[in-house]
Amino acid sequence: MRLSTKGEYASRAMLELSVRYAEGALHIRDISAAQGIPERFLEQILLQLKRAGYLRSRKGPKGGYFLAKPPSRISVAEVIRVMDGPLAPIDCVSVTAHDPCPREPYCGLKGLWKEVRDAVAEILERTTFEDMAERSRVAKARSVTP
Amino acid sequence: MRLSTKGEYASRAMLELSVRYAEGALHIRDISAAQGIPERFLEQILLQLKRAGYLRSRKGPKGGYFLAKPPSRISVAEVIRVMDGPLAPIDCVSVTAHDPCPREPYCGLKGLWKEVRDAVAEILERTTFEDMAERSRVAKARSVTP
DNA sequence: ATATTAGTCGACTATCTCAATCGACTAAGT
DNA sequence: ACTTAGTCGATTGAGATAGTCGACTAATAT
Ligand code: FES
Ligand code: FES
Repeated sequence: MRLSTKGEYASRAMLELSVRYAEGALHIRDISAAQGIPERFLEQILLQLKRAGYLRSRKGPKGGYFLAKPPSRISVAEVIRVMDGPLAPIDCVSVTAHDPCPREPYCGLKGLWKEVRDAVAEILERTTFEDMAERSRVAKARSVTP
Repeated sequence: MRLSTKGEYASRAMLELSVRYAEGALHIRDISAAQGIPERFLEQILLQLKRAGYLRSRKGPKGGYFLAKPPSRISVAEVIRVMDGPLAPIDCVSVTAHDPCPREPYCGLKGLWKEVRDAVAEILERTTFEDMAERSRVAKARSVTP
């Protein structure tokens, strides 16, 4: 039930872009430095998020990446689905990539996997990057004035 | 957020052993056939579950595997932890294998991962193999008399 | 006793996924 | 034109996954 490094990096990058949404475009290098993500790896993550429609970019000097829509309209679930695929623990209970298993009629476990999927999806779908950015600002403020 | 095949097979095998708990020891071959799991692969899964204390076995004719304790006292969470490790999406929020990440103080995401971990753990910890066996019996009965 | 049955153990392998790296290219500013 | 910075495809190394295999050991039935 583990989140991939890619999924984690993508979330962190999106968070950085959300916290500094007002600044406009950020370079890969800045995001990489701020979040401690290998630059060359981050490059391909951002590209993937761009292709999926969550980011836009500008080339050349003063270029960089920025969110395609406000942080309040992007859920963490969407980003994780782009990087790691379906949230479901197994495919027979996936909403986005449903694929029935052979012995479904007798299977006592399906309901359980569905509960897990629904619980995870509910949390990640209701949480937007605006929420995360806000929590991040609060955490930072608290760490500055203890 | 995917469950490994090993985790899935282990759950299915434990379910089979729970549904037929009264029958005493079951051969690897029977469990394998009933649940459609490669025999030689199942062998090593059952051994792992035995080493972890959830199964016991008897050799020779009339031998086989059986639960070390009643199905009501084994949660799905325990079995998955044996096969796949911690339930947490990332280590900094794992209870069983906690490992702090470097930038914890500023991290806005930690709380979210913790919510996910807690939700998953709550479901899998409260669900026992007795519950699963019961659901399985109900499902079977329903499929016989529609 | 001994043949048969069935779990035990360690090692082995093929395939895949993950996490990353690289080089060459293209577009945007100055 | 020159520099900066994103784009794209390919490749790689390590490690995990999903299995297989052969030889061994213990229990039972005859
Ligand atoms: S796990 Fe898919 S139906 Fe049982
Ligand atoms: S993910 Fe561990 S502290 Fe942010």
